Amino acid sequence: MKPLKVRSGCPISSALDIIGDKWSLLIVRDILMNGKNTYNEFLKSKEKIATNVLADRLSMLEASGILAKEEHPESKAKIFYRLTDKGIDLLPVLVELILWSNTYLPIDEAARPYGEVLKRDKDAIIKQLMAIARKK
Amino acid sequence: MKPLKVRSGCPISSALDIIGDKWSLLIVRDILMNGKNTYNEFLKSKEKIATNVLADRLSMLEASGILAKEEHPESKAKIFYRLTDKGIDLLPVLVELILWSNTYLPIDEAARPYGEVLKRDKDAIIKQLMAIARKK
DNA sequence: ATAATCAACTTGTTATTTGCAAGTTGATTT
DNA sequence: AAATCAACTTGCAAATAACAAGTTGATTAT
Repeated sequence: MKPLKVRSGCPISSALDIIGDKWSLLIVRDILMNGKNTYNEFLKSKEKIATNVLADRLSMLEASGILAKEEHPESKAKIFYRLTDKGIDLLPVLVELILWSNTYLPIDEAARPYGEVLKRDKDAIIKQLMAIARKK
Repeated sequence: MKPLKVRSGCPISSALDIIGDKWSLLIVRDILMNGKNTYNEFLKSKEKIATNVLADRLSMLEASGILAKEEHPESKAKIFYRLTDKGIDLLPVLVELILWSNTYLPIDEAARPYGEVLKRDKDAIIKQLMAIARKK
């Protein structure tokens, strides 16, 4: 597989080397905030990721320790993708992206109230979502 | 120019449509945290962005209202790239990326202490850096 | 038990984006 | 007036993404 090129020792640059693309954080979002855990569930998301790109991102995220494959509790045909702590700890990044979008972008109106709630209670909600993610 | 494809109304997805690549946030970083403001200064960064990609990202970031071109105070040959409020408000995203990298990635040792300080005093430091950014 | 379907991929092909080298144009310095 | 600088643009090969189709090992339906 590809050897993940590190461009510099800068923490921001190094983070972007791993999750700096249009798809990786959407997979993390789907697991963390949308209760998805399988290949087909990820495929069904509104953004319509291509199958080969999904397969590639899943293996990249696994290789970098953000998620891990497990056997699915309900079927041997399925694979259960679970976030590691490293993956769960990306939640604050997602939250800041949501807050920024809520302020500056023309997002779904239905999504706005959640952003407002987040704005008021950021730390508590992050804590809560992380606790839920770790239990599952 | 290209018409910025919006994949869905999800706030995370919409944010990634704009800044979800390996370079855009590094330009924001350079302005916000490294005191850079010109094309050549961005080119000199450790990550070695290609000239055509830099030109493309600058025009994308300008088109999406994250930065604005101004005349340079010292020379008519230079262009002064300044972050808008929309750009400055990406700082919390950068900060969370730094914190995540500090915990999980093998970054420059010299950068670690700053991450530790950030961890303790996140909100205050963000406020301070934003104030500085707005003054300039 | 056999066929059809499902889940997770892989493969091939085309379109788009990136990386790299070189060239252009309008200041500015020598 | 010539060389240099700053901000780009252009051309081209290489890498990545999008799209369509095919493969393989479960599972479900007949």
